[in-house]
Amino acid sequence: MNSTPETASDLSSHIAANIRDAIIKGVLIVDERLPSEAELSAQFNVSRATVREALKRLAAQSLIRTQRGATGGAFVNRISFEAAQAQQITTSTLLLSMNDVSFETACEARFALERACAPLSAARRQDHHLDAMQNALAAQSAPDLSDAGFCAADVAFHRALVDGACNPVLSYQLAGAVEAMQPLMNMITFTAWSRDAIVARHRDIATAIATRDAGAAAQGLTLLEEETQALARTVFARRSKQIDAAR
Amino acid sequence: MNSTPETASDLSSHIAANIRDAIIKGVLIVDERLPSEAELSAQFNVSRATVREALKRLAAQSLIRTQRGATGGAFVNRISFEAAQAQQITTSTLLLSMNDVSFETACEARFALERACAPLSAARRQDHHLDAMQNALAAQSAPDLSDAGFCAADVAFHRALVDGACNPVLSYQLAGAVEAMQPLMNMITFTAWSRDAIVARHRDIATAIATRDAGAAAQGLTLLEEETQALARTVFARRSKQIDAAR
DNA sequence: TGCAAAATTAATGTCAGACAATTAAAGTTT
DNA sequence: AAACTTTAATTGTCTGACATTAATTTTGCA
Repeated sequence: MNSTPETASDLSSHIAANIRDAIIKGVLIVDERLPSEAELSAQFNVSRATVREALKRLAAQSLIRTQRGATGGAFVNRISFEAAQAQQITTSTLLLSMNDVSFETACEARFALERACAPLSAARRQDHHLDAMQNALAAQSAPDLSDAGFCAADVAFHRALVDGACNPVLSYQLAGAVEAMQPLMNMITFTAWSRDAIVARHRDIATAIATRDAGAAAQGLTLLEEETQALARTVFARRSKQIDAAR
Repeated sequence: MNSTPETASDLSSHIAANIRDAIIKGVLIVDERLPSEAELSAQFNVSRATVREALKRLAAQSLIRTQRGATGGAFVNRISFEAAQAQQITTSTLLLSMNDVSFETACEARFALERACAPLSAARRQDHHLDAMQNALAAQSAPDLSDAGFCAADVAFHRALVDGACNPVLSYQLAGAVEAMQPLMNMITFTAWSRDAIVARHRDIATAIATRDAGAAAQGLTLLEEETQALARTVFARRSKQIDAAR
């Protein structure tokens, strides 16, 4: 029910939690203006500085926006899919990088979720989704592309696949899973051979989506997952062997 | 690459973005202590109040934690799955409630994602996952349960199903999708008949997971989705008819 | 009268300095 | 050696001031 435990004893987090709950419960509705900082400090019986710290906390979560000037103030923000996605990506990325989640686990999650999108994407994809996939494929096939560039194009391909489902909630949820993998993928050095293999799988998947063949798309993703996992295993094994040799 | 556009012209968001990027890029590592507020205010050439607002922004995203006292300060926080989940749930919930996402769209996304977990859950679920599902089932079968209670038990059931996949990344990603549906589900009044139907589907799914039958679990979820969607349609249709009649 | 410029006003943004509260570490006493 | 006291560093909070912004009102002039 309550958003964050927020057992902290400082006043500003307490006030932030208070206002946040009001927004979540619908007591404060979208675009409604909050009382001014001076009024809030009177209401909560704290200084304006403390109120401001609370408001900044809420602003950091995109729950409110502030406007200066005579008719300004803090307003309840309508969270956009875009803003929510950006936040989700940041959080997911840090979550993976800070908690030494294994490549295997993250990869499994990502492909499981993508397979969930495949049938919907095959059914509903528009031409521009196909175009985006083809563009990503073309980018990945460029001969002198850096590993980071290859991964970026990979993300673009998979996001197009997900967006093809034409379900904004799905796109939002998947954004974190797909984007957060990028730093992990960047740890891999892609040989020309492995790039070709990945691009070939991508081509199969793109064709399956284009021909609205849900089964083939799902199968293509499964194969791609297996190859990616195998590739990661060999890369990491080789690397740890080098470390062993060095000591 | 950059977490949030953060085009805002105020100093505190600028400073927050600066530190945030340092954390994301790994310049500041987990548990590292940031300079004190006084030092930061000197570095950025702003007042301590402004630095504090920036730090509160970061704290709101669980990027840092603060400690008082002699050896205190602000420390880079290791984001826990728990904290990340809580944030994701808040964001997802608000996103759905503020952007009048249709029940159909949200429901579709949720079940698509859950079906992605089903095979893994069937393969890996432990006994305690089965127990949790059975407990949720028992709760849902209680005769004098409120609609809200029914929905809460529903969430518990589905989270147990997801957790059965034994993939923390998957659990984290799904938490938002499952929990954020609850307010939408709460808009539905469940008749005794519809409750029975849902519980029956749940029972099938639980059995499928218990017997490690991935196909049956996925099919059970598909049936449950269809019934849930049909139920929502009738409820909303009846409600709008009442509104028509009232005017 | 009509309109542009100026003043007013209400709000957030920033600053400076002070004090309170907390906590670890150093010092002191028994 | 152990218990207590002091000290120092740091965050938390308060106060009051001024800067900046932007809508509104007033004023002045054509």
